[in-house]
Amino acid sequence: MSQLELQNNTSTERKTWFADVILPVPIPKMFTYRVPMEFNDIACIGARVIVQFGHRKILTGVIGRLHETPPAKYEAKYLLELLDEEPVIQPLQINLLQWIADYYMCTLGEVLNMALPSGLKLSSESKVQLHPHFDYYESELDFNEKETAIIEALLKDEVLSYGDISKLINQKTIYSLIKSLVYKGAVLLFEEVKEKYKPKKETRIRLSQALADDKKELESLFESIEKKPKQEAILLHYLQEVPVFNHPEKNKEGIEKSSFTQADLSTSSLKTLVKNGILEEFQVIISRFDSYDAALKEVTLTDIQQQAKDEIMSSFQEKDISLLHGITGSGKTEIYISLIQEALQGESQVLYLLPEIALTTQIVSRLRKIFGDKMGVYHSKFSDNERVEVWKGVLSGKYQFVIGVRSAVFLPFDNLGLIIVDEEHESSYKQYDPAPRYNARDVSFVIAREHHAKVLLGSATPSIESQYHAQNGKYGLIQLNKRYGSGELPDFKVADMVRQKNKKLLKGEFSTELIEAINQALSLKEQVIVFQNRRGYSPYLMCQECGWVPKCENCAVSLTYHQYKSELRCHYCGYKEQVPSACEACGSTNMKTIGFGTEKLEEELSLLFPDIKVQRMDLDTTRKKNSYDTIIKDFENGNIDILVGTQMVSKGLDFDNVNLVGIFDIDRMLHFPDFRSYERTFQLSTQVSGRAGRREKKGKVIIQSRDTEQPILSQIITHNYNAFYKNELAERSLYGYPPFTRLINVVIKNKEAQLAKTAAIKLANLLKEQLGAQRVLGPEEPLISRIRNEYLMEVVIKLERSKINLTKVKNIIQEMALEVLQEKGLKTSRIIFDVDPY
DNA sequence: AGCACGCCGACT
DNA sequence: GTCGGCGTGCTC
Repeated sequence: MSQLELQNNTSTERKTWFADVILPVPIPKMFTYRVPMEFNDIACIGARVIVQFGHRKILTGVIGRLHETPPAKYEAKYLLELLDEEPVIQPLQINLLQWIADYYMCTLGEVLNMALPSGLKLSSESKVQLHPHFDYYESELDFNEKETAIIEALLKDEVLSYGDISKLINQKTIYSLIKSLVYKGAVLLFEEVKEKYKPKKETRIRLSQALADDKKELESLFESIEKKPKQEAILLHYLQEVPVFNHPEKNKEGIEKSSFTQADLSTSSLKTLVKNGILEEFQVIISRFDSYDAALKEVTLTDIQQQAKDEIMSSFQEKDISLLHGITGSGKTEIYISLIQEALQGESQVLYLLPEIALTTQIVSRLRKIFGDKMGVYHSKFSDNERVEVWKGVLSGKYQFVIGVRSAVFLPFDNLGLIIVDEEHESSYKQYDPAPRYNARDVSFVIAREHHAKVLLGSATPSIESQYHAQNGKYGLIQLNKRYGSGELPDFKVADMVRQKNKKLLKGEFSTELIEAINQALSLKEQVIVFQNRRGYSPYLMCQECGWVPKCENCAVSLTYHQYKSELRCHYCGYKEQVPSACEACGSTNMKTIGFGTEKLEEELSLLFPDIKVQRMDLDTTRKKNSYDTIIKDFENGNIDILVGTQMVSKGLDFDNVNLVGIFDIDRMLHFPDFRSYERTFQLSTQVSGRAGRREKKGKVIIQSRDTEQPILSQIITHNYNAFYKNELAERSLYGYPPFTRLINVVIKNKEAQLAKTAAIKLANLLKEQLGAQRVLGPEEPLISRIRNEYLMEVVIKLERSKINLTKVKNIIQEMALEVLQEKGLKTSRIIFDVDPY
């Protein structure tokens, strides 16, 4: 190095950088670390780092801010490691994460935790190993029994985790024990940090390049190898796949190693050829996803669709959000496709959100044909590694277009032009547990604002709030009232269950109307869908003698009876137990199942129609990765005659041979104690009804109800969204519910019922003082007052939409919660916020 | 959220 | 004594 350079390097004033790091901990702030000199030039916002946090924890975080201000009150630790030279999350996204944390009243760490696919997070675990300079057999130190046990285990296994040791000596707290071993110089503590994401690799084989480049060499090789037929066969197989003689440049890529075994060629001869340097083995990183042709086809829109599209485009001229209200089967998807193509041609990215149950193979493969490899799919049934690949594909620009579920809003886009939120009204866009309790639909508005992108909401049954905003001109509104092709609305019939019961016409819980309709459909070789939004066999078991009902031991709910596994299960905490043979209260064996779940319907239908195939589709039958597709395929192929299911059967599926849909128990949905129960019933009923009669034939829907006169039934039957909307809006206005107010649910949890109650009362009083009593409801015991052995109390905050400084109000609420938690004895409570609950 | 530390009761 | 339970405070 020359004198000058040396001087430059030493005399240049190097700045000391500090990184504010977002860590996946529920503490509402970033943590400041010092950037080591060697990372000064490469540390960037959005890169992952490894840091020491607390005494014995190592965490991965993301740099949220870089600055030069040393913290005043403490000495910042150094970053241990910089994992990325390029951001894994876009700097723009840091703002989004912060917005979500603020709006949904949780911590940045919780948001980050949700946003990053777990494959990009690193796990770390404290491990113990023997000190390299320690020799147990030579040591003169005294070790007690437990210490000896640990040392001997380490001599055998070399590395043990805390959990291993705890199990080994059967003791929960082992820290002091380890500390003494460290002090004695017997063991070392270290942190093992594992990168979870592993690229998928493929082993390939090629000819050594020297041979490929030299025809003569290659020819003489063949001559020399003639006596070894197995090796010769391998070489011939290779030359068959790769024409090295004429195209030596093609040798570089080689062929898959597995192709040799598939062709039944000898593995050991292959090994020999590699060993002798004739062939070479090498590895390449490959995608976990199959590759597809990007056969960008033009979709042809009908005049009506084209008109709707034009309306959307012109509405986007003025408004950032538009609502496409198009009835089921009106061909919204084609409009989406056309809009997506246009956005992609304009070089901007597109995000297409669908609720979990609507993101089916049907829709994905349809879009795949059009968008090919440009399209990424982000789904919860994907593995961690696959999700990381989609994430990286968005970063690298490979995926310009992503179709995904709720969590896809966190993907690292940097240039979105369009976000489509299909089935906008779906409650599954709202995450309920754990934090962040965000609504992907509403988050997409914020993303769009940052990217100057447009949002298109789509629904056949828009949520009351979206329709309201559209009617008020806050969003654009585009109506699509015609069914695609010649499809017509189905015929509806309401079966009067009370009358039927009195006349003893019911078969089980099936009305004659439904039974007859099923019979008729079956005789025409048509398929049937029966909808019941309750999984399991029956919601509970009851002793016929004394009325005893088996309850969950951790939650205040009755246990659902699941017949096929013969167990009672809690749908809240997952607790399971064997079905009791006798009543635990009175000893009677006369236990009866009460109520109907999909499982019981499946059984009853099988009994009523013994010769036909009944299949159930719910959470329990679709847990495995492909089971959902299998059921759908079976149904499409006609191997299933009656499909019984929960709301899973209501979405995104087109079956040509279904003309009858039965809604088994609409009252249960309607009387759910929640201000959205009518809305949800209208939406679900309309959606399932849409499964009936898609082509030439007029479909038929039979709704079983005990109250045939309720007005909502006629709104469903006549498809009268506007009547329903007007009615519902009036109710919401009267009782002060959204869209006229914003709600924040505050849940107070404590292992002790009394403490939960005290804390809740205290908090409610403070809030009433601060916000005005009329804005605070409760505290009340929620419907389910105990979950996982924690007692719950609920306070609801209602805020009118105008003249309220939301940020300020939320700050006050946080402060009051903190105040309650500072009180002696109440510290054990946990306070959870659910903003805009669904 | 973890995790350590300190204080207290229970048990070999 | 020591173990484990619980309450409390802290994490750059």
